[in-house]
Amino acid sequence: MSYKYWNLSLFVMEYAATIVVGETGSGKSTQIPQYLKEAGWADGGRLIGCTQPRRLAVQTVASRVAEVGMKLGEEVGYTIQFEDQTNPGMTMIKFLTDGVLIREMMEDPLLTKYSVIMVDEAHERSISTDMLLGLLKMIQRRRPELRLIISSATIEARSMSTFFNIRRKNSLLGSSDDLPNPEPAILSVEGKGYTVEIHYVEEPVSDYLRAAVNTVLLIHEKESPGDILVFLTGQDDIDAAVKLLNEEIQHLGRHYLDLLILPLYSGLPRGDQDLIFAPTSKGKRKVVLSTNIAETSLTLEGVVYVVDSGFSRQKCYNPISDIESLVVTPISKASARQRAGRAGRVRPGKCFRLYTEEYYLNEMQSEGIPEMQRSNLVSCIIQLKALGIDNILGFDWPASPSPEAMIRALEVLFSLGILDEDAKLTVPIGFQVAEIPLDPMISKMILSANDFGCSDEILTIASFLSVQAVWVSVRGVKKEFDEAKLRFAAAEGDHVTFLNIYKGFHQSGKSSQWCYKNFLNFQALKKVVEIRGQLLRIVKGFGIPLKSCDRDMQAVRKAIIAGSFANACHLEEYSQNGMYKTIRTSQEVYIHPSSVLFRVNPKWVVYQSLVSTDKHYMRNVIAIEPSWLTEAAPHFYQFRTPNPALH
DNA sequence: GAGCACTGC
Repeated sequence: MSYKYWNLSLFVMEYAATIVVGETGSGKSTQIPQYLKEAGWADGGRLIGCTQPRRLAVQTVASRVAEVGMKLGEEVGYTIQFEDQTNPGMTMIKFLTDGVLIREMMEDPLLTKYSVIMVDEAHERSISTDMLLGLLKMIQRRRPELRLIISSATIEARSMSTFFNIRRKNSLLGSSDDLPNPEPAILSVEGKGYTVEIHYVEEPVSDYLRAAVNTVLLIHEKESPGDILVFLTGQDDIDAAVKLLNEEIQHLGRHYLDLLILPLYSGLPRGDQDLIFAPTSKGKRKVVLSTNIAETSLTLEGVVYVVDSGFSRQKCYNPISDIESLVVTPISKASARQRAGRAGRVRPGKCFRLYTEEYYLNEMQSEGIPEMQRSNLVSCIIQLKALGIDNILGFDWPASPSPEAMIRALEVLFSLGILDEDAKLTVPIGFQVAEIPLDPMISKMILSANDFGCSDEILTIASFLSVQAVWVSVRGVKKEFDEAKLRFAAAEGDHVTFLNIYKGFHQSGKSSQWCYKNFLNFQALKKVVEIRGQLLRIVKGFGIPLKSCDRDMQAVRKAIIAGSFANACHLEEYSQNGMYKTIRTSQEVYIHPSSVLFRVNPKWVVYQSLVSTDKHYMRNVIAIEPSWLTEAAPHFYQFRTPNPALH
């Protein structure tokens, strides 16, 4: 084991919080927990916890630690949703996602089993990481013996340090001799990446797609062997660039046929993603055109050149309209450095930025906006409420969301009957919703299913709503794909269509062949089954029996409305293009082309979520009767300005 | 009329 961290245990002994700054890949996440174990932090049955933002990272880091003499599932273990590889009483080092650790707080609010918790990749500032940081700071006030290690790739560590500085003027903690220093320590560790030479464009480019294609061709012409990774913003960008590149290759001839062009984004079917990880055959050069997925979630070996467009798609939230949208946004310097670092994993590399050095130095933001400040907060707030944190506005957030966003979330939870007038969780609905690991609207739908005698159906629907990419679209067979979809399509809408798919999948004996034939994503359907199992265990715990309504789809739709009544829309009669308006805010919306109700355009619909790009598209849509709205949510619809469309 | 950055419980 490396002694790079020889002084870490001294820091952890002495300071309440230690901030470790070092690039990803410096071995922090594997070495620090082992070092803490040797220093005795797991003695006496205590746990050393280490959180990661992603499931895959939890699994890989845990197995890497297991390689050096500890058994996975015994001394070292991990917990992610659907999988617990720990052994209580035996496990000393536990890796887990930050979301799982927050869930553990519901059972054990002070996380008493842990002596040290390391939060890895804190610079990513995901909602759950930020929530966890706020909660850990709070726990430390009650449990000063708990030690924290915050691991970050950027020097934003300084603001982390301010956040964790818990020195107070009139400390009530008594003598400070046996207590840790409340001011965080900062420790820097060297990354083990190779140097990456940065190149900028001389003049700003007007068309980054064209510029990216030209840069790839130039690299192939002038530079030594090594794969190329290009960062673009989304699937359409990537598909367009693949097409452009292939056209150029045809024109340019022989030498360029050595280029192997591959797209990469999360929606890609499994088999296509595997191609990307296959080693490049001799004499070939791989060119991977990717979304942000290759920035953090996936690591490609063999990349020596990175082409950075300087843009990514980012979530952005408007609390007034309560709409989240995806907007192409300039990336931050931290992101640009992370992208460049992807070129230096196997040997020194080069990064070609499609923006000027002047722009990088003077205009690019140094850090991105934390996700917490770009999101709808309903899930986050219900979890804090369940942990007994009542003063949401006064919570000590690492990055405080706007008061408007917090108030909007409180309003939504109130309208669903999850919070009462004093903004306390209702009994039992509110507490039950908090326990279900889904969007509160979907959780509310599950609980209401009991009233309509259709819990069986609703559990299936809720599970489908939690997986993306139920369908696999294969290029070139659009007709067959559309026909397959029609076989399951239900006149009521997408939710009922999911029931038909689930039934078919079940009858096929959960066959992957059957999925393949029907253009369905086998991995996704397996996940549906898994989620459904977890949900069933939870609702049984509430005393809700599994009950089917057989073919009464009206009951199913009423249960859906009990959660999503706020998403009701009405077709604009005189619109020729399928325009709907939301009842609540008269927002212009359209049925998403992936919906079975696309082009069907029923008069009244309720949608599950909005995908907002250039237009607002409703995803997962169901046809309803307007009278069901007032029935389901009189408080929401009755006292509003009379809407002539309703009568 | 025509589309989905990325995670997670």
